[in-house]
Amino acid sequence: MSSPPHFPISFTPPHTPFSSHPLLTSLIGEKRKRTPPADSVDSGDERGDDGSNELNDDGFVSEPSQVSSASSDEIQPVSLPERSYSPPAWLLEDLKLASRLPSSPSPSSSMENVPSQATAEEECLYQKESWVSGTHEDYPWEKTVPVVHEPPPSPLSTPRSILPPHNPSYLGSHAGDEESRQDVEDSMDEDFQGDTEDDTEYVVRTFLESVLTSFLRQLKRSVAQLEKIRAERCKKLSASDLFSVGIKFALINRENGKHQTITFPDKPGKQPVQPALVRMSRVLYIASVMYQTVLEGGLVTKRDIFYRNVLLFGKQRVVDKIVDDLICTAGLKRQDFRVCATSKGLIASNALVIVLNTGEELPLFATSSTLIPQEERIASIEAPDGLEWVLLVEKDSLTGAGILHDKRLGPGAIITGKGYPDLSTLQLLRRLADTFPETHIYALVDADPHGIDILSVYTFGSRANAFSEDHIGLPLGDRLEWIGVKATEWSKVGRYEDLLPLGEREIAFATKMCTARPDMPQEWRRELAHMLHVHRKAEIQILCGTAPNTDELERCLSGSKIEESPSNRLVEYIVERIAGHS
DNA sequence: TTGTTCGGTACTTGTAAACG
DNA sequence: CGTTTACAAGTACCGAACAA
Repeated sequence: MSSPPHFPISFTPPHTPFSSHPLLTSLIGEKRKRTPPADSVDSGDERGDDGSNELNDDGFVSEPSQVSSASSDEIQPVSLPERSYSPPAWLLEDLKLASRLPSSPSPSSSMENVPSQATAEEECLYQKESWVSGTHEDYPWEKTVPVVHEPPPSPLSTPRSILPPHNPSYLGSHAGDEESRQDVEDSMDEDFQGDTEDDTEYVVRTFLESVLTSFLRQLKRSVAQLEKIRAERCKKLSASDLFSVGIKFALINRENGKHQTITFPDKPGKQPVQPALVRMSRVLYIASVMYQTVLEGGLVTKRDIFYRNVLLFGKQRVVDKIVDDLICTAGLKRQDFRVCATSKGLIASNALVIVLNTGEELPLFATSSTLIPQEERIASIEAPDGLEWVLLVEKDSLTGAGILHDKRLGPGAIITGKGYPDLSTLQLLRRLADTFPETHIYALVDADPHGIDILSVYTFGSRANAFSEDHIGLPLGDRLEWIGVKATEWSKVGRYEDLLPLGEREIAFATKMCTARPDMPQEWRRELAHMLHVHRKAEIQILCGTAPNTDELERCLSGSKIEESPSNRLVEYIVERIAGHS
């Protein structure tokens, strides 16, 4: 029960004794001399001076040699802006605790502070309350106790819009225990999600603060434990002593909803691709950047975060994953953390009026496309003359093809996510589907495996964000009607010589889709099988009756002379499909 | 042994800078 | 001036390494 936590390690003990490490000196030595009274920690600047800078220099930089060279002026993740802000009382208490050495930490409170007999619901509720209410003894991301989850839903089998609400971090999933579950949800409604924007901001701030202070708390405990061992044995600490303590974070993976634990130091003898110190530094760095952004009330993109420390992250994708996992762990939305992505999707319409929060109207045209704004920037969407159809296309080359000028079609809109759709595009589509329940939504994608896959993201949701709060309810499910391009209709709509050969990767991809997604609609499976059978694929451009990249295609897609073009089969195809469905 | 994580690679389109 | 390359922000799969 109280056996010491097992900590994996391949960790070279620092040259300086652990207890005289600069960071610890700052946390312990100085504080022994000067323990600030509670009211002196009121201002954020005070707190930053109290430890965050030291933490930054030592705790966030992996190379000891960088400790002295890293400028605390350059990186100050948790330094607070001038804007007045009062940290919650429990945080002040935490900081005070972190500034003192406890007399003797009880082993039971070291890492596994959740009662071992706790049910999943109790634990989840405990985890949530621990940092929201400030009554915590520990933080959820310090635990390794597995939380019972429902298996990740198959995106192809269950539209996310009809999935039960879930928050793997805080909501258990014991079937039949509705009461307990309801309690948790009620609790979330009250103090977790927040009734107002201020409440949400408070929760976000509290979450990020707790991540950062959790690091300090665990560090404090580890040091205390080592001090205790040394005092008891009256001798120097051995390497095994050092490895018996450590720091843990368990973030929820946005893809599968499971906890992934980062443990420092690494297990002895093991040399992981990324040392634990680097992985932990990344999490703390990103949490601190997000924290600063929330306090300043600004906005930050993942790309911004990446460029603040390219050496630490190496690749953009590293930042993407940690940001999304942190947000998933909090169970909130990306916009709550003031993290945004550059717009990618486009919209063209002759019917919609989109009013932004600023009061301005988003300029929309029938022949050219406009960047889709972030969901949080949209105040209202109206269609004064109605909205009969929305056409979702894989590529943006169709927005200027003159479809919206065709008199045979009523008022409509064309939307593209330019390949796999980003969050803003999915959110806009969901909003349109909800605002205009009678509107038909059609999809036109390439007749290749990736086209089918992109269709599945619109229809059933992104597998990569299966557990992301942002993506809940976004998939269109049955609302989306697939009008092409279909492999089985090649002979009707195009010429065989316009088909393109399937690449090896695409063949493997299609085969995998057929075998690994048993719940995929039969029609999709049939199309994939046909592609594999003839070893050919087709792009949307086949509807123009020309091979891609020809002059005629250019004219067709650019929208020029669209009225005169005798071979404007693309518009005819779409008009036929949409008019046929309506 | 099994499941997870990480790094590599590929896909979508448009833009900007570098280069011949 | 036209072409190439890198980058942007999403998405995906695969295999090796690692953890439980």
